[in-house]
Amino acid sequence: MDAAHVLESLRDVGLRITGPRREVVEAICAREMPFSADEVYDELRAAGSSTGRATVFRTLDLLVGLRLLGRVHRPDGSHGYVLREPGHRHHLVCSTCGTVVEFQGCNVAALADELADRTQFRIEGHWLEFFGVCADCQSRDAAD
Amino acid sequence: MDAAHVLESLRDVGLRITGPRREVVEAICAREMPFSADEVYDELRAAGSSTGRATVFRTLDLLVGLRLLGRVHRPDGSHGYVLREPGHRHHLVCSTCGTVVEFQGCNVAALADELADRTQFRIEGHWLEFFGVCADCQSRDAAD
DNA sequence: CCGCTATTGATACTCGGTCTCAATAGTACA
DNA sequence: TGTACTATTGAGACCGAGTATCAATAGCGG
Ligand SMILES: [Mn+2]
Ligand SMILES: [Mn+2]
Ligand SMILES: [Zn+2]
Ligand SMILES: [Zn+2]
Repeated sequence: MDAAHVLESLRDVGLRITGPRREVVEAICAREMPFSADEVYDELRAAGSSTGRATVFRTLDLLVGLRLLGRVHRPDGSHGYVLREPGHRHHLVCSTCGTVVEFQGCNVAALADELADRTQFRIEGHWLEFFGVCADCQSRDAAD
Repeated sequence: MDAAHVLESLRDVGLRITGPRREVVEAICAREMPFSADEVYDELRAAGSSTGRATVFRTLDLLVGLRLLGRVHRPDGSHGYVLREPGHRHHLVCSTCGTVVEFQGCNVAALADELADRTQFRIEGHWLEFFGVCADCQSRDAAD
């Protein structure tokens, strides 16, 4: 994804575009795999930046709030951040290597309606994630 | 749920039925809401037990492995444990009070097939969770 | 260019969970 | 009813992820 576009979205909401935010956004836009806040922090520090750890967490939080960033839940209970395309999307995650594929078109609306009816909950959202083994990891496994 | 039945499941898999495990199982079977490991630990210690914190975590892990316990992912990123009925089930969670309703009958198989086809992943499972506001919390909100 | 205030980095802290290791206690078996 | 074998235990140090505080700084509107 495009770092400039992400920064624009920050400005649109009235947030300031600062050096540290720019660095964080550029670092995460270069990533393909789910990442942790500390991975981003360590990468920046290794490159000589003086951006603080708290700022990395704060910036990631902002992007999650703006729906530009999402979280994947790993089977072991840990979380990773992933860039998101706009719109309502979900993720398919490789449990072996962590590769993420985004997809659209979950068909759970009917299920949500039925549940709301039955339980009297006001349903405000859902979380859907598939996990499995990607093609690469399948052939790698077969090779052993 | 019945503590004795849960302990039986442990024995069935060849695990020993020990005092600490019995205490943990009894504590969680008495709960209605999602709970954390430390809540269970604190409750046991307050009641005079000498069960260790690591043992609480270890026992919960076993039960998750046996599918007797599940995890709910809260929007803020934290997790809670919940008792599960047997079979393939999901959760609807109240974001206000934490109440959990279990349900069956998610209809995502077709979606999974289509995804597997398109991405060449071997899909091994999915995670589906709804969140919203339960009836009680809705009326409580309306009262303000 | 100035001033206001959002944002910052350092630091200390919490929370959930893991690892190690010597001591203990279930259980199978005689 | 022992006894021996080994799974399990509690303590305590440790880790990763995230938050709270606060004085210093740097965007940005004017
Ligand atoms: Mn989660
Ligand atoms: Mn399902
Ligand atoms: Zn993979
Ligand atoms: Zn509620």
